[in-house]
Amino acid sequence: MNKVRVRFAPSPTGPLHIGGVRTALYNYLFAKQNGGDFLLRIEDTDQTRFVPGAEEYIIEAFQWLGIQFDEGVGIGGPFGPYKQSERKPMYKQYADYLIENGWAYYAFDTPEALDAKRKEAEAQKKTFQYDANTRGSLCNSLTLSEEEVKQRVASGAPYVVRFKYPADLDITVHDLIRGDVTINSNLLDDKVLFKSDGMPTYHLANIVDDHTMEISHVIRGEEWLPSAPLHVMLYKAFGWEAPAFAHLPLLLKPDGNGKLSKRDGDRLGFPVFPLQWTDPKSGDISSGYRESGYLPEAVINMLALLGWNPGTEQEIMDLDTLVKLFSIENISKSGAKFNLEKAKWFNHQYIQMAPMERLLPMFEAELAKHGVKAEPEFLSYVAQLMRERVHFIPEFWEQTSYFFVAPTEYDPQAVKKRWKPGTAVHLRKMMEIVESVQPFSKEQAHDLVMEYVQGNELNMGAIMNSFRIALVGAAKGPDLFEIIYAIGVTETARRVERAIQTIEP
RNA sequence: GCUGGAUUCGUCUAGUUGGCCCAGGACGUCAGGUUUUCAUCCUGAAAAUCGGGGGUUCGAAUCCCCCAUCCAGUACCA
Repeated sequence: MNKVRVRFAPSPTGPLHIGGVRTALYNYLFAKQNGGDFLLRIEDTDQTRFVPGAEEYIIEAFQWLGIQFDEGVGIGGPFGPYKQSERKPMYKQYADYLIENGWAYYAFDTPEALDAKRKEAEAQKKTFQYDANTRGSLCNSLTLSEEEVKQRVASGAPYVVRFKYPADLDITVHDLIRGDVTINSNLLDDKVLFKSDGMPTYHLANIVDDHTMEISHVIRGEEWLPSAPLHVMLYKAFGWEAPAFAHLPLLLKPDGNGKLSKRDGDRLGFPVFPLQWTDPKSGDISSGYRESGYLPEAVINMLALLGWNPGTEQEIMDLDTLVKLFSIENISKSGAKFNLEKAKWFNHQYIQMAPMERLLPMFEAELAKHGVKAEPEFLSYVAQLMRERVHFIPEFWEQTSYFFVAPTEYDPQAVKKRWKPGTAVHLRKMMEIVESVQPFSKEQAHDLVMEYVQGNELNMGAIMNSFRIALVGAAKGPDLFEIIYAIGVTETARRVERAIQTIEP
């Protein structure tokens, strides 16, 4: 059996969509599981759609995700170049080969002429197709004399090369996920393989590259299934052995129907792209998983399970585990809707599992965004205490700001509910007790304060929450004495006074 | 329209040789518990007549047929 070689082949037309990331992930898992190679090829045959920065974005995204390519753009390798625009000179000979062997023909019809045909057909509620039925009445090397064709080509007249399907042929694509898919060639149209600008289309370039790069398995999105018959015919025409195909189900939008799109993310509050992306033309910013505070492992785990499962009830799997457990047979056939809540859960899981030394720099960066610089030891203490509450990295600030900055506002709801008349008196007393514990001890302070609360028959919930409101600004947070210990008794006293002055002057 | 693909709890899914499935797990939801509060955490519950209708069979989510719905493709885009 040939070596497993798979590829991820995006076009640099914008940021990498999360569905594309999943496709790449499945390719990667399959390659690694089989000791094969995983390559990155950039399919930039459409120069009009090229977006600057997109290629760099793709490479950076996979770096962040920890998915490594063995060969390809940005890495190199024995089958380069890996960018189709740089392979341009080699495609024409393949188109010529097809023409010489009767598998393709020159077509001179102008885009306008074809457009008119389509409109005409549409008016009759039909679809115009360039196929065995119509190619005999159009302007191409099948209808023009050999002399005329030669002349046109020699004179530099624009032309495209179209594939010539044999008539009435049942073409079967064997798909690893869906089984055999068969379609009759009469229903297919003569796809353009080579464009008038001298570039191949996806179909030609893809087949030529997959073959010359010795790709063994083509794992790609379901949107390619309809053109798979063309691809198998192309392999046949060239006399090449076709790779195995697997067409992945699509990623759907969380509400309603249809493919997940860029707009859905912004609308529903979750990223559709791995990294934040600024559109070079409009300046529009699309959020990214990285910037939204997702851990790459969580994104990978979540994505892996969107359309695949290990066949067991295991859900938390790192990349290495996924490599071991992945199997194409367990990929589902229908599209999967993205689920934000589950994504959140995954991220929470991974934040709890991550080693502290990974989390710390991220937490530190969050603080920096708010102009706070903490001592490493203090940060570490707070992180240890608070990390179980964090679902996304930016939440770290929301959950812990009061460890670093005294509250300036007090949640009115909490105050209304907990702060009773006379609270100030008791808080000052309790503060005295806390200050009397020298040196400070969480346990001792706790016991003495409790003694006071019980001795005076105070409402525990009310008084302790008032204390909390003074320190935190709201009715939330970890154990009160942990907070006192962290911010210090002096700061605690200052906050208590300030709260009293503000709430009960 | 045409062609292809898909169809199990709200969501992701298990179920692949028909019986152990009056359908299992996870997320979410709800109810309890833990906690001075919030979050976490723990326990439990509700939640799919397996898209619909016909068959085949002692027995079907699993096999056959028809229908419906959704998605994709239908470019000199990938």
